[in-house]
Amino acid sequence: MDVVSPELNSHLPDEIMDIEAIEDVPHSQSEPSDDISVPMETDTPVAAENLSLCSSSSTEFTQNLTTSTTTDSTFNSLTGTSVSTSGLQKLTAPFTISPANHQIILNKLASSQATEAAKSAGIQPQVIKQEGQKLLVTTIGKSGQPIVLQLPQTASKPGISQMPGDAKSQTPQFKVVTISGRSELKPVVGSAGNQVATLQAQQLKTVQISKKTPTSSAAPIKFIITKTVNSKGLSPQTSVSPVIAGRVLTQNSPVMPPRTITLSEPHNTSIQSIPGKKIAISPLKTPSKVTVVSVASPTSNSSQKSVALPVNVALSQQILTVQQPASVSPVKVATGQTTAQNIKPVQSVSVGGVSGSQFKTIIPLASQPNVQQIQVPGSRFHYVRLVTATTASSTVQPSGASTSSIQTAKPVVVGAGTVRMSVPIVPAQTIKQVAPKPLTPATVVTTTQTQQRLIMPATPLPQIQPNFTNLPPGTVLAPAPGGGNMGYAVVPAQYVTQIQQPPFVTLASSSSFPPSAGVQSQSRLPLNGMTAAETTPRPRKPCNCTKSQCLKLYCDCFANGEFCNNCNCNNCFNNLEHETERLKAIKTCLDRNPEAFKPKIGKGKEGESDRRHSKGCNCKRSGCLKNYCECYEAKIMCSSICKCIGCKNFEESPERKTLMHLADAAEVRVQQQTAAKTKLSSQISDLLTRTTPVLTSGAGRLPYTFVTKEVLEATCECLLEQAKKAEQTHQPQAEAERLILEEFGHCLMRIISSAGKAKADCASINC
DNA sequence: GAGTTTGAAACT
DNA sequence: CAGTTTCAAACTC
Repeated sequence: MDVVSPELNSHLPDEIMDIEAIEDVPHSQSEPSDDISVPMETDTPVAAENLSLCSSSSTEFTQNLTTSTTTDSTFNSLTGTSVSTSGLQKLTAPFTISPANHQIILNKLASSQATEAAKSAGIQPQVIKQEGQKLLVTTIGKSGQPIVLQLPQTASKPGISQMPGDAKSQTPQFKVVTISGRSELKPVVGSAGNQVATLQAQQLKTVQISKKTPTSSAAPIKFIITKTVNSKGLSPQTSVSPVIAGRVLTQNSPVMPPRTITLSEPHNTSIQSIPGKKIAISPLKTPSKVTVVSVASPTSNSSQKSVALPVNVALSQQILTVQQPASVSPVKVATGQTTAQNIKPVQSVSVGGVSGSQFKTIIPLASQPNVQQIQVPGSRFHYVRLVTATTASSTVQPSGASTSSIQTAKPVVVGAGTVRMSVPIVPAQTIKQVAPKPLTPATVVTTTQTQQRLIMPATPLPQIQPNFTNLPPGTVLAPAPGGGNMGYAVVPAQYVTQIQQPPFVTLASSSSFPPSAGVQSQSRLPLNGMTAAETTPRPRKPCNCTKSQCLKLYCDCFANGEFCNNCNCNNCFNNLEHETERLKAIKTCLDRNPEAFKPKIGKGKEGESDRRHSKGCNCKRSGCLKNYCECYEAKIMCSSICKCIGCKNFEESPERKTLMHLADAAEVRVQQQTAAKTKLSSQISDLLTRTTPVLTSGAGRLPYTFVTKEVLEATCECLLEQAKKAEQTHQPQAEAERLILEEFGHCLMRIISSAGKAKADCASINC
């Protein structure tokens, strides 16, 4: 999935440039296996991966980010400036790219978080100059919504190392960062003139992050790309895939306050390459960062080439953070639309979809720090959370430019505060699409916090395809075009709502749901290899934990990366109110077992198509034919890795077959009963409808008391009379039956008529 | 619904 | 790594 906050889009600098060394990231290591530990919100050293934002399917969705040439000398980094998303938003912001984290940081004021980070990482930050270069970031999701950061097309880029062969072309140069492995993306090129052009594959360049000068950015907004998803076999050094759908941000207003976008290399020395489907994202430490996390595209051995971009997956990092001063936010986004005018601070969110503009949503910022949880179906941590942060205020930097920008026809103030997006990472599983449930009408999200935090499911996003289009105004969750995955998950603010597993996305306003009572729904992560039917979302049972505080794997909710909701647990800490403890617990679990949050049921060995338990069971008494057994529970048979005793859960097991037959029979019986009930009910309803149309349409039903004993007797006499008559006339049996039935029909009609008449009379009398 | 059984998770 | 304890779900009555 592509997670880009609307604000982020708007703020994207035109010039993101020379991101040197992205390819070069020394740390990155590709993992052979598909399944690798999935970093969650923790700082698991997932580290370096290729950062490919591209999601699988081709997307036509593009946002233009046209960069103006504005550069901030103060920042050694590339300077990006005004950025408009889909032409709706304008943003001017200098950006810097720091190699430290492979992060793109839009930073207005501040300097140096990225820089410092880079320093801390032992890397000397380097300012990237980007003129004439463009950064193309492809996004997650099947459809893959690439984000293109367009640099000024000016050819010369001092101080930038270019790939061989890059320099020659005058065509715009693009730096592509791909998070996912799909290659189906369509190249899109944003031209400086706000025009979107198709990006030719040849034009794509590998994104490099220069390690030169640290970029000090005053801008509070940082756009950090920390996660990468590698498709299987994707090596960091792989080049950009030729075809990439791009999202181009066009720069509209030169007046916009400067923002800094920094791509920094991961601080972590130990970097692991994440095989495609998996993205590790760690929680943000600093509020003022925006992290873009893409969900790994489904499996892919895809030929798509992506630039290897090591990503810092520090535990404390937050995935997506857009920080802006609430009240004084210097950065304002002007949308192309003219309808709206002064608006209280809002967040605009563009949903990646067909066209960014169409889905763009402006979200009023609310002031309350309420948080609600969103849980996305199909993902381990399927929650999108927006949490208000407190630190953003310090970064406020008044700028005249921003003020002017407000004057724009449809100014959109990017969130007052920081938006953090945390994406727990789980290995992408088999792709199952879950139809999202439309948001409840009551869901309203408004926030005005200085800082917002968004936690997005990072994992099998491809599996998730919530219907975000139904989101209420102010909420943006855009599925990628082409049936893609969630394109964006930008939710205003303080709300964290969990999307119910069955494709439901619920966003509740803070007013409706007090923070303490955040609405949470639970979903279950589809098992690997399971068919769509098997993975059909089903509501998970509420837990009953009493001693674990729901912060241990004993708790199914916690183990599934979900918040407890409507559970029966006591002293539950598995909620936003205890975020710190929860994160700590997650870290602890991961420390103990890096794969603790991975699905236990995955593919078997190479070549094996059957699912199997990753660790195998250890059953001793159940014969692996009860739900105590995790294999049996998952409806899979035990495998060679199981250490069970007296296992009867194997293919040829008679007990198992018997059990299966019994289960099947029971299921069939239930289905039949259900069907019978349904049919009967339908028939009764239909009968009543047809036979008593007048009565039912009126104030009441036909008084069945009319079918009295006398009436029945009279009817029977009539029928007998018909029978006698037929007999006397020597009618054939068939004819006799016909006459009898005909008479029965007449009787019924008379009864009904009489009843209706009586009812009408009664009604008239009562009146 | 209470009590028992079970096996994973956690702990030593 | 093995043994033990803890825990919550599954199961039985």
